[in-house]
Amino acid sequence: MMFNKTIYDIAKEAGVSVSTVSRVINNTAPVKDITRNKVLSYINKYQFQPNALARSLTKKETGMIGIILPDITNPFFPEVFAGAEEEARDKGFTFFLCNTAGNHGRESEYLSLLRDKQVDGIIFLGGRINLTRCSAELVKEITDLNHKIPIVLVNGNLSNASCYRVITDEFLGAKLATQHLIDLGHKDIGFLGGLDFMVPTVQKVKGFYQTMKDNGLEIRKEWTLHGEFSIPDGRRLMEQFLLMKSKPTAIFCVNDFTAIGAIKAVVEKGLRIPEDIAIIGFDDTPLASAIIPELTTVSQQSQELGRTAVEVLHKLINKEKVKKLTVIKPELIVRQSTVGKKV
Amino acid sequence: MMFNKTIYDIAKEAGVSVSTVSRVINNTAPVKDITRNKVLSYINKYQFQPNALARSLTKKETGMIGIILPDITNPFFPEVFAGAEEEARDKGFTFFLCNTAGNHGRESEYLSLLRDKQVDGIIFLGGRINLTRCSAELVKEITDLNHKIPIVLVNGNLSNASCYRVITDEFLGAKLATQHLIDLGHKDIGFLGGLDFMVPTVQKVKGFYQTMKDNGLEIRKEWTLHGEFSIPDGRRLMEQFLLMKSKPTAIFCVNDFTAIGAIKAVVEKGLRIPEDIAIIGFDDTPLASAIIPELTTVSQQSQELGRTAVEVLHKLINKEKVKKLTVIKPELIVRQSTVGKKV
DNA sequence: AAATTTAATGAAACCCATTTCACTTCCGGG
DNA sequence: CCCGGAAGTGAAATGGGTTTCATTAAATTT
Repeated sequence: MMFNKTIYDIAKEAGVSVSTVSRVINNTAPVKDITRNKVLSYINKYQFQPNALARSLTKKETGMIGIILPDITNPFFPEVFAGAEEEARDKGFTFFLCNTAGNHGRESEYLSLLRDKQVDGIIFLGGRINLTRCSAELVKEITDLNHKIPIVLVNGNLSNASCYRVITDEFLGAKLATQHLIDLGHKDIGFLGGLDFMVPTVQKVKGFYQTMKDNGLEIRKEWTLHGEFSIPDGRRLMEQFLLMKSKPTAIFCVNDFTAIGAIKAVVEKGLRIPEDIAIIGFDDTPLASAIIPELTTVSQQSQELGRTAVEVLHKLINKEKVKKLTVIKPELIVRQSTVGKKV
Repeated sequence: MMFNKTIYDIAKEAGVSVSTVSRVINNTAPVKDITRNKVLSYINKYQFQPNALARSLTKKETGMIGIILPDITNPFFPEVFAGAEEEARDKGFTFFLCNTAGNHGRESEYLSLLRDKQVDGIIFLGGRINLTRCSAELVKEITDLNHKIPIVLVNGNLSNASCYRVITDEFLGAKLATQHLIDLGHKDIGFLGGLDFMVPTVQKVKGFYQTMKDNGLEIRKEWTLHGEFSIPDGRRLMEQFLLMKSKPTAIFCVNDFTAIGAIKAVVEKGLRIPEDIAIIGFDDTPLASAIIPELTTVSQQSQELGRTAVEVLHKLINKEKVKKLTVIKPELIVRQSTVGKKV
């Protein structure tokens, strides 16, 4: 089998210097047409591709960016990734996908690995950066690394790390969701799911309470039930709601997963959605439109989030000026689980 | 800010040669304890990490593997990826994720890119390798590349490319699904979805027909409706079934997406699942257990598929002997959409 | 005690590109 | 016809490691 040729081989065969070959490839200086064609013919003959490692080594840029996320099997993240990739492709970047599978320790491992691989930048989603009180260690780790590599935090807290961030306005999203329920006539609204030490939960609860207050409605703390962000926990918590003597007529779920769990609990109990209980989710994952009834939810604009993160990162890499904080506006997606008919 | 140190800096500060530092880092030759400690202390002091590009350049291995897949937002693929990553982590590999977003042209682009980046191996899923008649071009492209880089095809056809392959036995899966329906007493079974020029479709139809025949049941070709692999197409095709004067009592759907679309159509029509119509899917994506009724389906063992692909690739990279073809056994997952109660 | 190994280390080559610097030609302007 | 600048090219340095080869010091063998 023919082995990989190097630029030296091409140069020798074409009877020119390596610099000339390099110039032909990168169009970095004028080369006589005759020379260029001769070189090109050998490049084509051998299907020569310059070794990206060697190039990166000298150019000090790799065209690789790392993306760290907590769970690729949670459909929210592939959406973000898809958006990010769409944007990155045009700009000539490739992604290392680092899935921590919920394991916080791996965040540090991957951070270190990415540094080692000399990525041009890092996009960091979820995980520890979502804790309301993130460890000083992590802040230090990220800050230190950020002195060497541009980092963009997506939907992360960690404001004290003074990283660049792209976030969806979950507070606003929660307001949209709550107001929607209120506009439909609901006065007794519960909040379901989400760990209370995670920023996404806290922000939503805040927006929820705020909107209730703004509408002069009573906030009943016993109607805020926390838990994991999973389907089983959504179901479990909904069952708790259903056991209450006095129960809400609408439930605002921290995400689509819990909302689906909640729907299951309601349906099993033989109650109707939304007639007996209205349910609203958050994220607008593909699941939301797959379930029956289709789920009213708040779109985080996940693809947009990914695209924007890459945009910001790209500017950072080019040392252009960017805002420290970019906020994406969420959007209410009304479906059957609150209004009962297809919209 | 402190700039990235090189192995030369460490050597100079520690008063030894670069070779010695390299030996300390890689444990590739004995080094006196005193020397080692001195070197290590400087490595720690500066948090020195050797530049992976430089290392890869000489060692001719990068620890990177590329994975090309057609649609990361289709929940099947993240599952495969998660399995692959789990296995790859231990072995010290990192992934380039190349999402072609259904765009066949990008497959070639990414193939070329990955070669350029000097990945140690490539895992290729879906897309053009799933066409019943894949272009001679692609075969040539893959074959050529495969002479330089190990490639593993997952669930791909392309047997004529003489690549190493890992596949789920979709034929067997289809038999399991069909037999399940037959065992439940169904005699009138339809097949829904999937493009008829894609291998996953063809294999399933084959298994379906075979099982019907083996059970002495009639195969009615007009009950095999083809289309995309999407939710909307599932719904559309199911609506067609529902309009027939004589219609099946059970539907075998090409994948979970179409099954969900089918369920929607059935529910909208006011029919019950599985009492009026039983539905079975394929893939066992997370969607399957999210939907109501929960979907009976055939698990492709997606995580296992990913893990195995990496295993095979790893052996290829190490030039160990591997079977050309590894077959993963699918598994029937019985849920509510065929038997009507939680299992 | 002499002859061999083995341990421990450094110098230099190598991996494969890019880029600076220097040099030769060729061109148009004065 | 001479001069300055652009075109066109090559030699060599550079990037940051690994590895071979050579050398010396220490440990074994005989």
